[in-house]
Amino acid sequence: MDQRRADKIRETLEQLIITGAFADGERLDEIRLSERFSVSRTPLREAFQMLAASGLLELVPRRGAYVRHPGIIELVEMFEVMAELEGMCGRLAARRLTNDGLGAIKQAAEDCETALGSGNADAYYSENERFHNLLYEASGNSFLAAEARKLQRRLQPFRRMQLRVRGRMKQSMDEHRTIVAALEAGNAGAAERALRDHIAVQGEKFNDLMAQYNQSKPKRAV
Amino acid sequence: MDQRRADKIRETLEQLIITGAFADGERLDEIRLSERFSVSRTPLREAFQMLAASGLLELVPRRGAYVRHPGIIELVEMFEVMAELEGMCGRLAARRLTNDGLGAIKQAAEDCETALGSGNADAYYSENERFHNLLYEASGNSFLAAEARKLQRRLQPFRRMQLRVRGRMKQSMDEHRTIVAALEAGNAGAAERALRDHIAVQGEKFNDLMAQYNQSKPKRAV
DNA sequence: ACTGCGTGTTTTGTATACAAAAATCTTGAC
DNA sequence: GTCAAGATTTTTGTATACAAAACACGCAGT
Repeated sequence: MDQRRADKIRETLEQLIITGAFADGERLDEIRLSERFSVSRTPLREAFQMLAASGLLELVPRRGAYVRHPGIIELVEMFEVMAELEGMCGRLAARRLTNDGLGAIKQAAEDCETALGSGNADAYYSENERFHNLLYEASGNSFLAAEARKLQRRLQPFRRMQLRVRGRMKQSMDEHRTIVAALEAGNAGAAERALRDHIAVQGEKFNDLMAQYNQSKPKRAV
Repeated sequence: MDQRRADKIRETLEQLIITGAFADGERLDEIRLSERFSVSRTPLREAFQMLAASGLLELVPRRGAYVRHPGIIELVEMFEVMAELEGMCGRLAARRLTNDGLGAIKQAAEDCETALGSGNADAYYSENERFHNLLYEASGNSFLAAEARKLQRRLQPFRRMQLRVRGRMKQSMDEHRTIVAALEAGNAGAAERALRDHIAVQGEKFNDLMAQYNQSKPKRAV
């Protein structure tokens, strides 16, 4: 089952949905899209399936595929779960972390600082992602790491957005230091709390951000 | 996109995989299966996609679909995450639970007791599932509830299996009482701990069970 | 004018046909 | 007898053809 084209289409559509090129609730026309991508409906529909599985589309039988942007409530819920997962990663990592693993995480944290110093938000974001991914792996639980990555990926655009909040980058960096210190000390409870708060604050900041930004967002028809 | 047939096939295949009718690592032949279900390859492939998304199949490009039974390590990892999710549900539920919600949960717990009294393991299992599902909902976080249900569903056959352990049903019931008491008292910490342990012990018991049972399980070729 | 029904169109779901890649088998050289 | 290269067969991925369900529009009746 070669997802060569289907997978490429999935990625493209994913970006289009995430970046908001498709509005919430919009119906995706199979024929028009297949013409746009110069493929038949078959790989396109496979892409639909995958996107639906990750929650970006809703497939209504005999009706079509509808873009499904998470509402503010769902987003807060997702951040809440993300905070828990990251906290769990921290707790486990504090107990299971090897010297090499800790070294890699410290390195990633330093790279974050460098990016922060240069004021490059994109670089900071990418290093930050690496920092967190290393942490997921350090939990020693591959399933947990995979789930965390999956959710992180879905929250990606919103995390990114909230880095724009004034002073958030610096605050985030401070939190990283707390996290690293807890990991280094092998303090599971402290690592868990630090990480949970680190994410939870993102959810809250995001909530604030949306409150002012998102005044007139049209809700999709069900 | 009418998954009428595709969805039916997915369910059937899901059961066949879960019950072990297909061995781990076995390659599923599209043509043979489509003949067996009297459908074309198209809906069958859609079913494959869905099963791959939930981790029951692995789709190797240009190679085919391979059954993917979780190994013992992955199962323990999944139980570990399940414990965390359920604990989180308990923590949130203890704070957010309404009187009606609490009543429903207490009722479900009682139904569990009834089933336990009658010695009917299947009934106990089904009531137990209801108890837990109510708890997920009571967390007030729909996304969390959905994730919990998804993982519960995937662990279902293994949870069921471990209920066969001697005295486990009674012990499980005692734990339910502790959980309900914590919820009733609105004690978030106690509810979280009780639920996390409730699931964690399942993972451990399961581990024991497998250690003796699973001596000569053939590992699939990668 | 509004509602209910029927026809025609659009669109989804499924089957089949076709292309290309992988697997298998055959044949020949050493 | 073994191994390798080429031909043949399977099998996957994609395109297209077809069936049926949903939708839209118009028309008749009240």
